[in-house]
Amino acid sequence: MAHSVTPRQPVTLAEVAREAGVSPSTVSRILNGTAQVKATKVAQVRAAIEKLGYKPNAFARSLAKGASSSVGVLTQDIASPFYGDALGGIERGLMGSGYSPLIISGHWRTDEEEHAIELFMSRRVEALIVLGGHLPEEELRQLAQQLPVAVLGRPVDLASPGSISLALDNRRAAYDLVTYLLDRGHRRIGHIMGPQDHVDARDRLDGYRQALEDRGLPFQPSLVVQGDFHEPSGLIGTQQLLAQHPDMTAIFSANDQMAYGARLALYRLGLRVPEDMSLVGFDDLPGSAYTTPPLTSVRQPMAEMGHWLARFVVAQLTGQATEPFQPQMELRLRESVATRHLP
Amino acid sequence: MAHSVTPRQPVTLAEVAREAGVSPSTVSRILNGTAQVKATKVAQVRAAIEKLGYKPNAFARSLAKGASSSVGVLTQDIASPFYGDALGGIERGLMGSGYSPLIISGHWRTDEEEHAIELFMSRRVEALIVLGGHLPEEELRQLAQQLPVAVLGRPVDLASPGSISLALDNRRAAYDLVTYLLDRGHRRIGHIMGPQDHVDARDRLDGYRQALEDRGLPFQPSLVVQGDFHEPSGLIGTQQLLAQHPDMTAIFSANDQMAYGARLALYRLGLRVPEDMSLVGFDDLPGSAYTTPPLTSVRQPMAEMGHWLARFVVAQLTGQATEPFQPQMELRLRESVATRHLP
DNA sequence: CTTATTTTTGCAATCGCTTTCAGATAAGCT
DNA sequence: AGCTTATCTGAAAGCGATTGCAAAAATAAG
Repeated sequence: MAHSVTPRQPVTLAEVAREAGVSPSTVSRILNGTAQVKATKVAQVRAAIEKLGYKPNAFARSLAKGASSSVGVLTQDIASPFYGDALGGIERGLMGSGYSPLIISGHWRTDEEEHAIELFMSRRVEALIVLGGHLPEEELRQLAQQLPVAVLGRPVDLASPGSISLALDNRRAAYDLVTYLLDRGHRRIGHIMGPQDHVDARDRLDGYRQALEDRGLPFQPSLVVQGDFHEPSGLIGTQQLLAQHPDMTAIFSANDQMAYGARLALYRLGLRVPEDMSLVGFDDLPGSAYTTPPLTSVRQPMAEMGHWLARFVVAQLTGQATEPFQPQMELRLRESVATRHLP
Repeated sequence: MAHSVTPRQPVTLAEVAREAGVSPSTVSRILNGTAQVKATKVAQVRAAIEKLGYKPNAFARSLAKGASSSVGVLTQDIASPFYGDALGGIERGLMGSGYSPLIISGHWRTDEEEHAIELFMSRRVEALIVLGGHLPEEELRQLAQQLPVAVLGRPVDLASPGSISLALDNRRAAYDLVTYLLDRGHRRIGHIMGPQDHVDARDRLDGYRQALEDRGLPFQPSLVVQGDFHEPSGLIGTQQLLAQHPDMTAIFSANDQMAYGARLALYRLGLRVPEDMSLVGFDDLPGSAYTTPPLTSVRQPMAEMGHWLARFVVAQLTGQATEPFQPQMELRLRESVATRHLP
């Protein structure tokens, strides 16, 4: 026989007060430590709370004090390892601050992002952390007018002292990475780029091109294929590249996921990495240290940045100062690149 | 010169009412469609809302109607690809239902999980979705008494019709996987197991042992090494295994991450996969289809399960029926296993 | 053009907690 | 003991919505 669920109403502060024989105000004061209360009463109230299993109603509390104690976090994909790291950092940064994160995904769609903002505002988040996305700068600026906003992964001028944007120099890192390949003797380097409408993808392509040109090498459009940041496009892109340029000696993939696809394409063709083909990626996903061979890539300190941003907004909210932070992309040189001896 | 932030107070429903020249009740009714309102007033109110940029206060609303329209989601690690998939599914399942997820991580620590529950209750979530974790069954059962609870990844008897637990048969899948290896002629199969206190890890070990015994092969403790579900332990475990059993022909890693570590260990030793050593993992992470060679593993339909669970709790909440669902582990046979010809 | 109905509205109470203000208690001094 | 000062405590007024109830307005019926 099915047990029926007991929809017993939650206990209220008033009931606790009655049980303990004091006024609601007193209970509230004990709960919040807002004022001194006689030890004997404290004991009575604590007992009553225990006995009744009282759990304060966060809504009523937020409503009464006009503060939600939460910060909105807009991510793009909750299942992505890339943003996942940042989320983990944000979580850690908020821990113990009294603020809790309200996480919503925008799935790279502007309408969903707008909707998320709507929800944040209606939930009265006290600050906002935005990971990437396509929200118009103007809108972000306007939000920054009302609450602290921290943007990760996009350089945005928020024009507000309480807000900030943290973005790494993709162009520069790509430049360094390609220069590294050039230094090791590679001359015909293919590039699998990310989606055209993605600013990071464009910046990485720019870095690639610039590195080449600074060495006096011509930029060849046929050495660049279009990808979409996912594995299959890396695999296909590699095949295309190889068909056009059998003499290519290295591939720069705009992210690690596509590099994985490239790696598999090479494996299928019987080409060894790095002996026959050098391969580098971007993002340094957790798995990249364990591919065979381990993949040379560029690490973005997502977790650290998330952590710092969380602390930043908390500091803004509590009127404290924030220690400065200068995140850097970091080349992770591993074993997927070989040295070519020039003729 | 720094622009100072305008902490303009949020607009309230009362202000909208005044602006539109109607009573607050009318505005509320328009917002919620609770009753008929003259078209002319609707227009006036909409205009006022637009003009003032009114955003309803979710707290006040929840308080007044006694419902939060949110469901709590307890995950273990927001950055984990494993749970990430499930979260994505949950998000999709909740989308458009009027409920939004409140996600909190427990980091595999019971105290943090308890704390999360505390927060959920105080935020008055209307249902709970729990992904794995260590919360005592008794506590889950008690929660199920108060609201719909859906547990993923742990078989729990919640003793309540509105609640459910979805757990796949790890033992069985491990059994099948090892049997597959046996069928292909492997006789000395090593196992890198997960943390002892993890029920999935124990089940997978059980399946391994049972498969061996059902074929009349002795279970050898020295063929099992302890891991922790992370890559490095897979690497070290493989070295240990190989030191003891140079004649081993296959390794069954209790999860894909450790299999990646094993793969690298083999690579470093110059052992080819699958020619010299077969390797299988568990979980089928997104990257496993792109390792070299692609890794044979077991897929758990995390996203689908998350999606279904979300729909299940929504159905409970709205008093609808849920279509049944029988998730299955699925062997993903790829190229990391070779056939051994028995002497 | 009344009178009976059916729609639309507004008033006021309520949701559960915080907080100001003032009265009640306790403590400190002479 | 009497008076000042410092601590505690409770009553009551919000916080920003929703909603039952009854009055007002619009519509239908006679």
